[in-house]
Amino acid sequence: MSLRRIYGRLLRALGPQGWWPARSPFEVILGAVLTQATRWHNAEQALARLRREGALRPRRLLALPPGRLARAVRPAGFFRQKARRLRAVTRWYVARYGGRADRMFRRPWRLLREELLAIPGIGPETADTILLYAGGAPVFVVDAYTRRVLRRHRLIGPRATDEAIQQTAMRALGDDAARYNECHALLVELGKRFCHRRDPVCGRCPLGALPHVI
DNA sequence: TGCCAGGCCGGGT
DNA sequence: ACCCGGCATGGC
Repeated sequence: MSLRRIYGRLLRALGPQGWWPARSPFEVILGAVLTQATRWHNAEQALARLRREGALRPRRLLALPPGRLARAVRPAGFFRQKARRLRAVTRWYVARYGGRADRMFRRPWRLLREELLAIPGIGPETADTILLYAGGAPVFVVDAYTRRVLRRHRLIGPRATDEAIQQTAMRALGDDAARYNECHALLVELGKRFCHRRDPVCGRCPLGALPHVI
């Protein structure tokens, strides 16, 4: 089954996800860091505490004393690292683009990707998430769920690199940011609900319960 | 009760 | 070019 077909089935089975769950581009940036290797539920708690600190705006976040920022993001786990990472990406956002998404996304996304990857704590997935979900850039996001689902359905080989997976997905889906957005969101939703790490078979999976390699 | 979650980094082969 | 341990909380 092609990714295009998987996408169609998921859309029908799960409905449009309407991602990213955030009120502003800056919130997407914060959420992308906070959810690194962490359940969204935990990241959300951290975001709620940042909101109470008034730190959902770039300059307000930078004005927060480091210890206080770390305490606020504690529910997201890895909180000392994540506090530093949030500070780093926010410093960049303010210094380079005045903390404004409209200025940031006036630049070509390939350039932005390089800039993001140069920030400590921002790797490929976090960068691509920001580009796609904060700026609507046509980049497909590869994450743990994407790898697992595509691998279990044999759309990629066991040794495929994330770059290769990304190319494969983008070729299969065409140059369409809205579709990358929905497709990735659907894969995550599918993964969360039906396709966990140690499941030998996808039970009740909308794509069909097929035996797969773990 | 362990096990795991929408990664990234630094140090080791 | 990989592989690994560290980072940490909260839910099932």
